[in-house]
Amino acid sequence: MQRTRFGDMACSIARTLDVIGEPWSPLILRDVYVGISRFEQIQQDLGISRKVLAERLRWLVENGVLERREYSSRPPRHEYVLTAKGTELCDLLLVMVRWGDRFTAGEAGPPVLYRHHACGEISHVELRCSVCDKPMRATDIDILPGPGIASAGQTERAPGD
Amino acid sequence: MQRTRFGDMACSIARTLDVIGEPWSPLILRDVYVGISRFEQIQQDLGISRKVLAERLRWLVENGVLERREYSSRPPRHEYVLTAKGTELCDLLLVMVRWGDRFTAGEAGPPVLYRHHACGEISHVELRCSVCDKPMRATDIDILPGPGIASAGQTERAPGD
DNA sequence: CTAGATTCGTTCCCTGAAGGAACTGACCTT
DNA sequence: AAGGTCAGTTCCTTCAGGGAACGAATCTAG
Repeated sequence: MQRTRFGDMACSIARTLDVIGEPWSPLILRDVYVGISRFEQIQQDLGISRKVLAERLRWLVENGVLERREYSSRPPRHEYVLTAKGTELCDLLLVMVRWGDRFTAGEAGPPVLYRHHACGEISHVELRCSVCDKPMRATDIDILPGPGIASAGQTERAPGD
Repeated sequence: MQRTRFGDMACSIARTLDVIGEPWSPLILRDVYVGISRFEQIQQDLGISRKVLAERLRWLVENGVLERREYSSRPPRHEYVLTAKGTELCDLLLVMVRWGDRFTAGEAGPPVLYRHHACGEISHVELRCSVCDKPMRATDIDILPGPGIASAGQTERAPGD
């Protein structure tokens, strides 16, 4: 975790980073998303320190991204599953994949392909405007102050959610 | 920078994180995107350590996300501007904003609003399939192995790009 | 011409986060 | 009872981040 807290800034980027901006967190999210959901599995898949993995999982559960679920009580066994909030966060992973595929994959090509259920084709994500459905990229928008502009430090984080 | 290098993993998420996954990097990108482009300006806007800011800027330039441009030579003054690669990376910021607005903004509402040039409306980004234009979320896809699946450690990073 | 002011960093020290390995504890299998 | 599996916790060392001071190059005021 970085020393400077991002969660109190009046910026949705900073507040998102506060939740999944720490090293390893997005990769943990990816693992849970693709079905690697148990502590031991994640640790081996990523090669992450067990200490850091335990910290990250606890933080993601506290922030409502993951849920710690007991799938066996007699030998007490747990798995981590995505909440609705966490599933929405996976959108971010898809956009990371797209950028990484384009600019870091090299000649070998993308390591993973995505087939869209609706059309059955191998494809990738594009950003569209929620109002007019046309492409909406960073260069296509004006930035205006919003209602929460002055609320730095006022948004409470409920540890249970 | 995290100690474990992500750049050599056969995963586009990890390789994207290698470029902008370090603490502060996405916020630096945001600042440059909104026009806060000089060292001093960024440092004051974010409250980041000058040492870390210098490291991050150097890394982003090495990786072709930013360009260090001299805008005055007599007093030697520099600014950082987005490359095409860096501009595409800003897509990621828009998706972060969307998630942060929905799940961390609270009652105060989003701190910033986005007006789409094409339609003139306040809106936000949605993820669509590049083939069929229908919504494409994390739950709408199957994951298949791609050509670069076995290329861990083989992708060269050219420091000049 | 010396004294600030501005911009863009670099150097220093201190704290704290990450890596890695060993350890714990609950339960199951043989 | 001996060993295996799972899910962490504890400990130590190293390295990255925070913060402040310093440096260099150039303009501006007096």
